[in-house]
Amino acid sequence: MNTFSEILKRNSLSITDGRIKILELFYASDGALAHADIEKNAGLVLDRVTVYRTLQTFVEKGIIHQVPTTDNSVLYALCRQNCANGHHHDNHVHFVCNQCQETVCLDDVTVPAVKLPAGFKPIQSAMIVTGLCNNCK
Amino acid sequence: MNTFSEILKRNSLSITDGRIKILELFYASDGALAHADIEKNAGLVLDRVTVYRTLQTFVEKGIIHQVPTTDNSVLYALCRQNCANGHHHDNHVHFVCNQCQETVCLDDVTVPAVKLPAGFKPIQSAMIVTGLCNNCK
DNA sequence: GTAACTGCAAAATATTTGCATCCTT
DNA sequence: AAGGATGCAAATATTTTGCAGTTAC
Repeated sequence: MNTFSEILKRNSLSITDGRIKILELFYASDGALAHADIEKNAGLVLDRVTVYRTLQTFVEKGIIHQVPTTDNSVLYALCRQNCANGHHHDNHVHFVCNQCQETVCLDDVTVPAVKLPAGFKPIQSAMIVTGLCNNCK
Repeated sequence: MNTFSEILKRNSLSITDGRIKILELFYASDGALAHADIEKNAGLVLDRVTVYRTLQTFVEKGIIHQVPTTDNSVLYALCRQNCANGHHHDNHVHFVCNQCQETVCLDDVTVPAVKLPAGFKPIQSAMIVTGLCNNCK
């Protein structure tokens, strides 16, 4: 019983080759992945529709989260913190490199609080920083 | 010569009914608009394709900017600051209301700086706060 | 054995492109 | 008049849904 199986088991999901494969991809990447990335790398094993459904399931279970983006792309990344059943404590900064286009989760950098105008009640914050990453600099 | 015409003229764009209409919609809304919102409100006057092309043109000219979102939707909002030709200084916080789903640009709230890990060079930052807005509270 | 998962087909949506026509300058 | 802007048709891309067959437990 390896780590990936444990993750699935912990979330009451059946252990299947496809899900293991997708988890592998996320753990192999230190950044965020788009649907297309996953399909490209797991496409031999998995149907496109299954990729959609698996990502959705993983988001619901809190295994991955959707990463905010400044363009309109949809990215997913592992929840490293204790996120459970759709309740994400995904309050770290995401960094997008202008050079290599990678999106990295800066798990150790928390989103700072801001003072909002009167009447606005904040519940959650997300932050995206673009620039040059440690590889491209 | 009204304001909208001036905006178009300043950006060397032809003054057309469709563009005026779309500018009107943005100025009438204090929040961000999705392609669907615009099409719904300008659909009698404008073809869907024209809406796509106009939004793209406006982004290139720096009249509007794409608003970052935590889900996968694509939103646009006016650049209130001096953005020119695709170079946006869009450094204010965006607020998304969980209740009414409106996205508001908090022009007066600037995105705070964060300390990044060694090797990361920030160029621009975006921030999205979700919660309850001043109307829904 | 049963419920969960997957693949395939197809529907529904969203976005882009080409081209002929019309409008702004 | 000329170049830009628009509408329409159609191509392409993306995401969702239904259902039947398969697999995990």
